[in-house]
Amino acid sequence: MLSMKAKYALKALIHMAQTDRPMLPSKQIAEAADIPQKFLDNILQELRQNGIVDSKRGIFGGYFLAKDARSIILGDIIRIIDGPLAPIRCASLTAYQKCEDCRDEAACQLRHLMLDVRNAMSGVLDQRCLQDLVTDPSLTAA
Amino acid sequence: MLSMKAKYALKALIHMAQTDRPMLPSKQIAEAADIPQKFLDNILQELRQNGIVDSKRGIFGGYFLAKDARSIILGDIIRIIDGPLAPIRCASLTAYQKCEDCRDEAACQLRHLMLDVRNAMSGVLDQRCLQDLVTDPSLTAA
DNA sequence: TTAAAACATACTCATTGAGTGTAGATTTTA
DNA sequence: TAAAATCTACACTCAATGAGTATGTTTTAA
Repeated sequence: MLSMKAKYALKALIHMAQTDRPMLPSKQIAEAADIPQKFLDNILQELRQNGIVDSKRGIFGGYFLAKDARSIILGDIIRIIDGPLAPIRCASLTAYQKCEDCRDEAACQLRHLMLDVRNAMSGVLDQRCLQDLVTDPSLTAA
Repeated sequence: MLSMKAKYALKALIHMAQTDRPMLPSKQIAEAADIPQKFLDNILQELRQNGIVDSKRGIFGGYFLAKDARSIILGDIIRIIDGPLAPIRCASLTAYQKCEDCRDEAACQLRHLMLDVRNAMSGVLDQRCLQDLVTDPSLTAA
């Protein structure tokens, strides 16, 4: 399940990618995207610490995308906020971890299955960038 | 993320599908698959109530698959234990629910994206049955 | 110097996850 | 018919997570 936090992060980033303004204060983003402001502050902090957005302090400060919306990968946003895509850690490429109780990982059918699920998810989320959520009107058409 | 509960459910069902015995007491399943027994009892209850397994009481009782391993769909097992596959309810086919804050669902890029993710997951999980986890030695090869 | 913004830390509070415990019901066989 | 082994139901614990809030500090430009 996608957390509210990740959902808000994506909504906020979409809004930021859509605006023509050079930067937006979190308050404006919160109002426009219908997100509790203080919670959004936390989220924007995390995104900033991970190089997705950048900020300028002081009056007339605010947040802006740290790089082009074409190089912001949707899978990465979700990983930053919610952690690995894979349904189980032993099937994660970016955050692999062995199962406590696993006897023979190579033979584990569950792991194989979940690797397939992970790859299917990655196929969608790591092939799309933030810009795709702004311009492309019918993602499902392709 | 797959819960421990769902992982245990799958491990238990794989074990049941692999045995040649007509039925197995939960204690044996728990030992063989390394699952806390009382927790497994809860899980088997849920699976029974959803027609995946059936049980016989008394001495020499136990649990057995309620239908052929070929007609037990992996996606359904996960839905029973962990709920819908979709990362967000508005993108679920089996448990659809509108977002509180959604203005125009048809235009919501987030929903489109998550529908694609859901379909990708379903493509793996709803196309495979319990039997696939028993016999097929290399799921990823295909 | 002051208003508006980002930034940091810590806190609440309900829900979920991961189990355990106890008691009771059912069935077979000795 | 009673013991033994099992299923079944319900309630309970206990820690972690999710979803925010609150308070205060620092920065910046007018």
